[in-house]
Amino acid sequence: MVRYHKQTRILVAIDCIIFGFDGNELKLLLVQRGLEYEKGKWSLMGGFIQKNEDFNKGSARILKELTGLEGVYMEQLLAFGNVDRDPIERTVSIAYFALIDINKYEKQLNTDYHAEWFPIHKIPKLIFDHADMVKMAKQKLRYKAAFHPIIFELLPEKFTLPQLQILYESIFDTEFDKRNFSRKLRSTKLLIKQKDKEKESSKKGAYYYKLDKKQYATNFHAILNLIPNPGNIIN
Amino acid sequence: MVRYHKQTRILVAIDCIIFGFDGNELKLLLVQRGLEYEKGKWSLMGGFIQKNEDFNKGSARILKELTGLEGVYMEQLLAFGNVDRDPIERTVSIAYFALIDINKYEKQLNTDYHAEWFPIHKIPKLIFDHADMVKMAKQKLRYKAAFHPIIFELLPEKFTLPQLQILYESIFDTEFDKRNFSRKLRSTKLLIKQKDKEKESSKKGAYYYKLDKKQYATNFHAILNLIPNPGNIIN
DNA sequence: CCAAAAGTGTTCACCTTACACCCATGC
DNA sequence: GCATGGGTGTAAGGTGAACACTTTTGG
Repeated sequence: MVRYHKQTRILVAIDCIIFGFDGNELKLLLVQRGLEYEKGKWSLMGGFIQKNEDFNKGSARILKELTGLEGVYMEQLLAFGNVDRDPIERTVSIAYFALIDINKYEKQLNTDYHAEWFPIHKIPKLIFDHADMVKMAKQKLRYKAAFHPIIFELLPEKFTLPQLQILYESIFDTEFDKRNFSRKLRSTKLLIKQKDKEKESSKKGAYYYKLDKKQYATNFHAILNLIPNPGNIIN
Repeated sequence: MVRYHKQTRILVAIDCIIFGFDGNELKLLLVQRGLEYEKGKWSLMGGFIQKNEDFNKGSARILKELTGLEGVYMEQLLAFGNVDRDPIERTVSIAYFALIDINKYEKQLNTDYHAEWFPIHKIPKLIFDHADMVKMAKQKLRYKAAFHPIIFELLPEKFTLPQLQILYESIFDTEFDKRNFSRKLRSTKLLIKQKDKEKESSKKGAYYYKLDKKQYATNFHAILNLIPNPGNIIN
């Protein structure tokens, strides 16, 4: 096979920023680094791209290996290429972000893997440039969530409007008027009201909703307007 | 120096999707590939990342080498990593997109380099996955342009409202009402009306405007609303 | 009966759109 | 004087934000 001569070949890694929601708070999934150097420090889920593996395959493999999760929503964030980002050897990293419903995988994670959920405001010190990655991922999540119904990837099958609002508030670090929020959400036609209520967190109980998956699929790229005054909130 | 063992090292390239505007039409800058295999075919500006070069340095160097351009607005688009995207040897490519004012560099380009501008609707067949890159770049340009004043990067120092409108229409493949368009633009406070007129393209002449650079710098991330019914237009 | 959270409607200001005519000039 | 493109205003409907009270029920 012909090859390009005199060119530098570089390690290519994938790092996954995994956001989760447990009904109360936005969280981030981290692992303790297994490789030498900074071993034991907190890190994003990462791994090297293999010989015959493209990015999608690679990111799915890494997620599976480190967390057991499959079929999760993932999207490429950005490639990070600073020369010294990994002090051991130059490594270019393709950052992916993922959104998952924490409860769905809780047990599996806690028992089989050494991954841990951290509240988004209490992230420990991370290795390399992972803090930059997280920062960018938060920004991108905000941006997308302001215009697209991407957030539903974080929700369990059944959820309440107060939970949904808490999620949005936790992403945008601000508070919304619940009357307007509820009206906006209802007007998207993405939600199907259930007959039963969630009664853990209040005496009156809040109606469960389900996502209308058909509507969601067709409206995934639609531009919604769920956030008041987006210009003030998004960078 | 310690290194990671048993991992695949891969060529990392940068490819630049360069959009330009000449006052009439949105265009794309292409070169004829200089390397063997598909030599002579049309291609984006690309090159391999070098040993001690990060992405920003690399993209700037490649742009400079192939076009002579410097100080151009560039932004990372996405990393492309399909295993067979370069049939010679596996190469991961970090795609960047750039926006430039064609007239500013026209002479330089035509004489010194073998780059050529193609109208966005008349792009020739491109090598590798460059057509995918262009498609994604167009999408991203639309998306950003719908909400942010990024488009001004494509404009000469002095420009007219009709030119600006043509640019937007050429990006969004649609037509806008000039009264509303003009009002929206003026309401952004980004424009400074000049005393002189452009008289090439009409008898009456159209007033020149300049960008208020201070406003532009502070409002670069602001969310504007320049496009009517964005939900119908953007994917 | 009281505390705590859920649920719901209205008004007003502003923004967005649709739409048509006059202006300036070169030929 | 006429053809060509530039420039402007208004009215109507729709959207988005602000705002407060009633309901339910567990204790």
